[in-house]
Amino acid sequence: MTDETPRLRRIREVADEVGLTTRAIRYYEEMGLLTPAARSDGSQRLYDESDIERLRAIRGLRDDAGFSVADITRLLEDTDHLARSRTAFRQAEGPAERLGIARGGLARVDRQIGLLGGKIDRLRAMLDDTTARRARIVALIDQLEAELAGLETRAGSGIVPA
Amino acid sequence: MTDETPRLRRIREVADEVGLTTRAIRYYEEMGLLTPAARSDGSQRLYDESDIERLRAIRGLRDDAGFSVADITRLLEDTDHLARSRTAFRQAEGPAERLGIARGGLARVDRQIGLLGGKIDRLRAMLDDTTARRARIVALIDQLEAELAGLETRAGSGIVPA
DNA sequence: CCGCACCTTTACGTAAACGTCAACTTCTGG
DNA sequence: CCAGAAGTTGACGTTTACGTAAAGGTGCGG
Repeated sequence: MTDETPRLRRIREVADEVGLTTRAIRYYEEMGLLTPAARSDGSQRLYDESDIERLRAIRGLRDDAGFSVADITRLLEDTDHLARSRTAFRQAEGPAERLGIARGGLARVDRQIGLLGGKIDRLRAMLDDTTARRARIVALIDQLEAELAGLETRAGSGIVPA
Repeated sequence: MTDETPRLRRIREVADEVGLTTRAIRYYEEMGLLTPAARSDGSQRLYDESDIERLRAIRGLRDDAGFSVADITRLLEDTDHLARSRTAFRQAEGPAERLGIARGGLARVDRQIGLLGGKIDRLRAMLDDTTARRARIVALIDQLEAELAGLETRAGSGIVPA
């Protein structure tokens, strides 16, 4: 046997590790974003490693990308569909059927890429603007420093090298 | 005189041009994000070109970057501070004072750059993941197409060139 | 088998970001 | 000068994304 000790964790531990509140995790479950790998005999939620990765992804999409939970739901649905596709894929009868599944997956991934790419492009445009402004300020500072150096040299005024 | 015809617009026109609702614009005003350039004799809001640019920026920060209005407030406060700095700058007595103002501006711009850059980096990481997945799918498709071509050639089966 | 921390569901509370009347006032073309 | 379109200030409604309190079950070291 492959040495499997799945290491299931309860919600609190998961929340601390991922950086979410337990409430948020339950909320995401309510919204259909994930289902814990298992439940204990009582009915406590038990999460495995893939659940944790998924939660990390959710957190990233929320905090970094600023996507709404609705957006995230759609993005993950695509990913999930892809995962299920892989299963269906292995059981598909012939190459023709497999090709169809793969092409569907491609379309979904392309949609994700489009969304992310667009967001990045627009952010980069903003960043470029800001960077240009920065350059102008730096130029200004250089000029002022030169001006000051000139004045001080000529006046021999006291410079305190802080 | 320089031929100034400021061309002030009312809220509806502005909303349509920028892609926001009139309510949203009034809301941003309520939140202190902008003040219309003027008011008519009655008390209708009148916006000039710089207001429109500002609203465009706000929309970009909201839609593209996913920043909250609170975040945007802070970012624009920085920009505003910078603008006021320019005025103060022109009236500053000497180069030393000017240098101080410019350096303050630099710090603020750098903060903005940091925020935007961080967001872009994390988005790019996600995009890279997705792109890698896409590549794997494309490879799979190629393989399947080759497989299918082989089968069809050998069987001489009917291909319908849709 | 007991206490205590942790978990469960249920349900109401809330801040943010607007949407949507309502009751007027203001412009503007004819 | 007057009708209809557009604007103004309230003020309450709505959705999203959780927070928080209530009223119990669960799990485990001692």
